[in-house]
Amino acid sequence: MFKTVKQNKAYQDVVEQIQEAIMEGALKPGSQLPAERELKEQFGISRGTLREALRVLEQKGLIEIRTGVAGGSIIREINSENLSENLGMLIRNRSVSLHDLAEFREGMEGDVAALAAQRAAKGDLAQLVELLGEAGGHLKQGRKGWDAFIRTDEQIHLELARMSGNQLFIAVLTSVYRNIHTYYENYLPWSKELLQENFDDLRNIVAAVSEHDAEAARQMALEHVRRFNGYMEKKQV
Amino acid sequence: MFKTVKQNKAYQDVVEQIQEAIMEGALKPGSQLPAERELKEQFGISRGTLREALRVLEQKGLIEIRTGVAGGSIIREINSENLSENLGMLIRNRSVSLHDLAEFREGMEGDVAALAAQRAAKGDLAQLVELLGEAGGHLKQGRKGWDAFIRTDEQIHLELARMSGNQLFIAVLTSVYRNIHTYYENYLPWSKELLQENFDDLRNIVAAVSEHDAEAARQMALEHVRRFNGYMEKKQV
Amino acid sequence: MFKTVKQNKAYQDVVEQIQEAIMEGALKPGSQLPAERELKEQFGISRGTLREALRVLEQKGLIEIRTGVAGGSIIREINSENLSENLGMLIRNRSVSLHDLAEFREGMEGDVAALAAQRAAKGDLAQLVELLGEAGGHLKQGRKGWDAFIRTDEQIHLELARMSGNQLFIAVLTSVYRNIHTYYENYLPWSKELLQENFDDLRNIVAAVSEHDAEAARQMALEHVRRFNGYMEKKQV
Amino acid sequence: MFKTVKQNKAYQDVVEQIQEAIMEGALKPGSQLPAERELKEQFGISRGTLREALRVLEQKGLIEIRTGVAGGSIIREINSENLSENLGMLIRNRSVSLHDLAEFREGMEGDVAALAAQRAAKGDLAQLVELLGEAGGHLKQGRKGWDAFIRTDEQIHLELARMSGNQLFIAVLTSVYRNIHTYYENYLPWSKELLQENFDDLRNIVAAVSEHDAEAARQMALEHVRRFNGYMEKKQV
DNA sequence: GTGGTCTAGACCACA
DNA sequence: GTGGTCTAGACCACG
Repeated sequence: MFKTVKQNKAYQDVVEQIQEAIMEGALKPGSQLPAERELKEQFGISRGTLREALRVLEQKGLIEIRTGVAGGSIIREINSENLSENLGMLIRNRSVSLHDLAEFREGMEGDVAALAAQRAAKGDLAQLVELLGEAGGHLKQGRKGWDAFIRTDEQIHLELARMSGNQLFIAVLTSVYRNIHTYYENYLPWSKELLQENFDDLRNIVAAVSEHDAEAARQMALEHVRRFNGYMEKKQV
Repeated sequence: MFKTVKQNKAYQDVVEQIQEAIMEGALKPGSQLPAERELKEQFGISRGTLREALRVLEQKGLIEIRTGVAGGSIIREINSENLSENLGMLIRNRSVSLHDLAEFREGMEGDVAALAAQRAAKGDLAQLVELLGEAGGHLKQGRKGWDAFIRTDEQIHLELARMSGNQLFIAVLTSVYRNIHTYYENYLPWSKELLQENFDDLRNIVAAVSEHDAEAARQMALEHVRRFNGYMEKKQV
Repeated sequence: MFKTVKQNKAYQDVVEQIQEAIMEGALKPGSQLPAERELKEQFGISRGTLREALRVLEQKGLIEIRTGVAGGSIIREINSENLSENLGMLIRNRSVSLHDLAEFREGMEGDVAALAAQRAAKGDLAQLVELLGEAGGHLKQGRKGWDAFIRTDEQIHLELARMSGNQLFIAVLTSVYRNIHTYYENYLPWSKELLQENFDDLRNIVAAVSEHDAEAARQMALEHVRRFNGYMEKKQV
Repeated sequence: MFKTVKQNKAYQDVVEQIQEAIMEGALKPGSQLPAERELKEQFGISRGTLREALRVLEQKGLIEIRTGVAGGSIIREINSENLSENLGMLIRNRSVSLHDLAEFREGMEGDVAALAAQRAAKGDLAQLVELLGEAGGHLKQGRKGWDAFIRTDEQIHLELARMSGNQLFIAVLTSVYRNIHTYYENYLPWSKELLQENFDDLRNIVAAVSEHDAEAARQMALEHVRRFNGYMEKKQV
């Protein structure tokens, strides 16, 4: 199945061969690569080199290396985790400021809410309402429920992204949330009023989505994000 | 009650430590990591394990490994290459469809154009106009200028992103363009009329940006993207 | 700049999680851990690894593993048995000589006797007197009562430690006695006079404790121990 | 060398055989046990069972398991680490209170100081004086030197224990110090005056030890410890 | 190339 | 049904 590797950049060659085999569908997700000791024979390389290649593939999210009897290198379903991680690195690197992040989010949230409103299925809506209920419960617990509320808040936003059905929005927003979190926790002066306001916004967005009113949902989401960004920038000064 | 145990592999630990050092700025781009033989001492691991870690970092785009007398592991500027690569894999894998990509672009282009209109400096505008001139030139060359026109078209869009001043938009849009290219080339029934229409759109957008009319720019950009997406989807059927 | 990598073994992680749960009181003594087949699910590990973890916990004295249908891992009361065992290994390993042991005992016995004198309750004193009576009885039986006498002697000392109310003294002295025994049996030239002298010492110590005379008790105990140590060292030469 | 295991508690049997071999000196510290795959043959058990046995021995501090080509199960020098861990558990569990610990220390420190005074060699004294100098230096640095001072303080006490030449005192005191630390750091209201007082005490003790005045050293140490215990108990209320 | 780590699934003995 | 034991095979790490 695989060709013997010629010369320089041996591990790169191995990576490319396996990657190509996966991309072309010759290796299906869930199936297994041969054991390391056999692969190294097929490629005509040493085990160390092979392991470097497998590491790179693992890092790319193409394979998962498991130990044990049913272990080995298993082809993974391609997903957007890596995309999120890369975006996260860009954000954390401060080449992306909080302001950039907020500005970016403004545009996205509106689009996502609008798409969610257009495509919401009944099951999705039920899920949204349940999350909203949870959030309300956390809010009533007072200060000790704040953390849980913020987490549920985030879940609602991600659920909206999921409802948009667009993998790209999901991946990018997930990454944005994962990284905006630290800013919120450090910079935002959380207060009961703020959380309540936040909760009201969420309720409005969910209502608009339930009625499949895309433009209303977009507008609600946009205002919601814009108001929060305003709070954060004020605080940061 | 108990958490699932995550098998901490030695090389992973090394990756995280170096990555963290880079992210926190303890290691600046351009600077060099200590030699492998010293690093392995600092981490208390073997050379093989260290090399696996360095490969992963290289794959992540965080370092560049050079051979030779002045060689070693050099810290790289963080860039969006990896983001593009991941996006490319998702697209090739059909996890992200053309429709997803187009939908995503619709939202983003409008935002970017609006921001560019708000923030355009004189130098930026001159650059835009120059690019527009180039595009016009290519268009007049007839069929043999088409390729050059499409490239210039893309450059104009990226210049708008650059003018927005938002690193996140720049990184994400760059990745999107790098990958949407293949679709355009393969699926779109390029014709003289189409290119002319495209050129007119660009001129309108640049005009709106020049007048700092954010909403007009947004609207122009949105329509432009939407129309093209329409052509592509029709063709795809 | 970088830390040495600690290879985190899966079983260690499990040990720490369970130990922490016990220490924090989340798992109360007497309660039961879930069955192995369920625990392995919770931790996401194999049964073999889990069993290694349970063995370590058993060895630490934190759990007791029972077989059978109502069996399983039962949380134990934390006690000082292990402390004694470890101290015992140190002593047996000859890194602690008889002389070291004797010297150590000199300091401790005085302190313990003084504390016992200060804190003796009536019930405690009655117990002491009863033990003293037993010892006297054994002494009268002649040679065949010697062994029993020595055992009762030790019990009196441990009772004094118990009366001090200090768990640390109890644990350490228990361990010392458990391990000094071998020396006494092998090296000391037991004789009727020696036992009688020993008995008189005990009577004096008990008397001082009964009168709550801490300093007298300390002095008596110190002399008692010191004289015996003298005999032993003479013999050893 | 080892016998085949019969039936019941296979792993226990293995533990005992190896432990006995170590205790009797048949296996010297630093030497290596055969590889797992060979040991399992010798004992006639499976690898899993053998590993359970090795885990127990590792937990007991009798062997150290290393990975890699020169790896395997290596016989360890018996030390007091385990003793410290056990003591720590008893303390965290409140089986041994701070008061117990302090009371225990009172008795021991006096004895240790007296023994150190009797046996101090010139090299030992030089070492003591050097540590004292360090402590003085840390003290002059003000608040930022406090931590270093406390650590040096502890080192001086342990040096005294080492000078006593009694392994038992060394082991027990080391364990006590390792665990009393947390109390000092959390409960004691450190202040400049307190540290100065502490430093003066240390100077007096070292002076007495230098003059080989055992009783003075004992008295100084006792007062030193007692005063500190007083502060801590007052604070705790 | 050696040796430790971890896994999955199986059978046995016992309370 | 629960712990006790076994098997075989794969990765992980070292020098």
